[in-house]
Amino acid sequence: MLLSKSCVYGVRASLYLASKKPEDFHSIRELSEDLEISFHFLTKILQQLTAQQFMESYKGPNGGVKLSNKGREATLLDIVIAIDGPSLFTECVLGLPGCGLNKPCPLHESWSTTRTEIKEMLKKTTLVQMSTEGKAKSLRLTENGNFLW
Amino acid sequence: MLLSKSCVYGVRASLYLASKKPEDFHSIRELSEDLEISFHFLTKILQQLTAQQFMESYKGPNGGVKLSNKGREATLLDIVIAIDGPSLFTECVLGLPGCGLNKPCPLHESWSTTRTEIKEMLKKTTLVQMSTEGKAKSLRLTENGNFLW
DNA sequence: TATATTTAAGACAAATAAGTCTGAAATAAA
DNA sequence: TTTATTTCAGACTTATTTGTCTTAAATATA
Repeated sequence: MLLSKSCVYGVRASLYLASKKPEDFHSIRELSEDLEISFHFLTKILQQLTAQQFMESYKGPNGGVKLSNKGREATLLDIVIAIDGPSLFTECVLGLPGCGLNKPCPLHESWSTTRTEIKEMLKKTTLVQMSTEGKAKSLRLTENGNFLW
Repeated sequence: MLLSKSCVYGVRASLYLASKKPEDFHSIRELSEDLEISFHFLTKILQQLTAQQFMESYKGPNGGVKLSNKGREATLLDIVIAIDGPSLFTECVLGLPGCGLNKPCPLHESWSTTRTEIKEMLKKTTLVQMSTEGKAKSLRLTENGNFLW
């Protein structure tokens, strides 16, 4: 599995919010229902993104979460690293701690290339750009595909 | 994490055996010590590879495991799929079951391309070719880097 | 002020992955 | 035949990830 479930949920929630008006808070309950993600689990994940200033939250009636400016300019790569950490892009694919240029593992070169491609793919567009495209092409963000941006 | 630990251990053990004479059995104890992998855990993983005919095993004194002909011609991709299954190369990166050409997720296209590259990287060379290169360039196959093919 | 709504924090439980251990079966050699 | 060595099979434990629940804190509104 490339990304953890937490990470995938975080990404989907980020894209969801990116498609909404920047100033509007949306409750996590709304997100969890629209995106078909467990409310409490999603809450924990979004807390991480809030703590890292990708989102802002507001308590109380009509409260919720929204993307911060930082969040709106963030790329998927930023969100992935915020939740799963950078290890996918820094560590040896065979998990060998000392692997590096001076004593590489058999996959070192190939993997360096490939993971750069993964990285480029994830930072090609911002959340907002991606959600705009998602709206325009009515791309899927849920299992059942019913959700409309 | 791209590959599970089981998978990484299986790959490293496969490369180890690929560098040895085709007819010689090597005990799992030897592999586990040279590769610094828990003996019992490695045993379970190699049993999977044996069950899928990538390896042959022999019980008793001087017994052990060796690559089968199928194993010697296998690529890393074969080993990865044998242990982790094909999901990395078949499933939506956002884990959306219905994701596909008719209703793709926002990452569908990019991910299709990228995972093809991962796949190509893993099937570029056979285990034996890779181990030959490993010997020639004295590449790393262990944490401490002490192991000599 | 009292109540309802929302996120924050953290304990708890379930599921999965990773790792350990024991005994059985096969085999070679004394 | 007995013993030592090895893989095989599967139970078991531990660690990590995933998911659930409860209570507290903040806030709007009646």
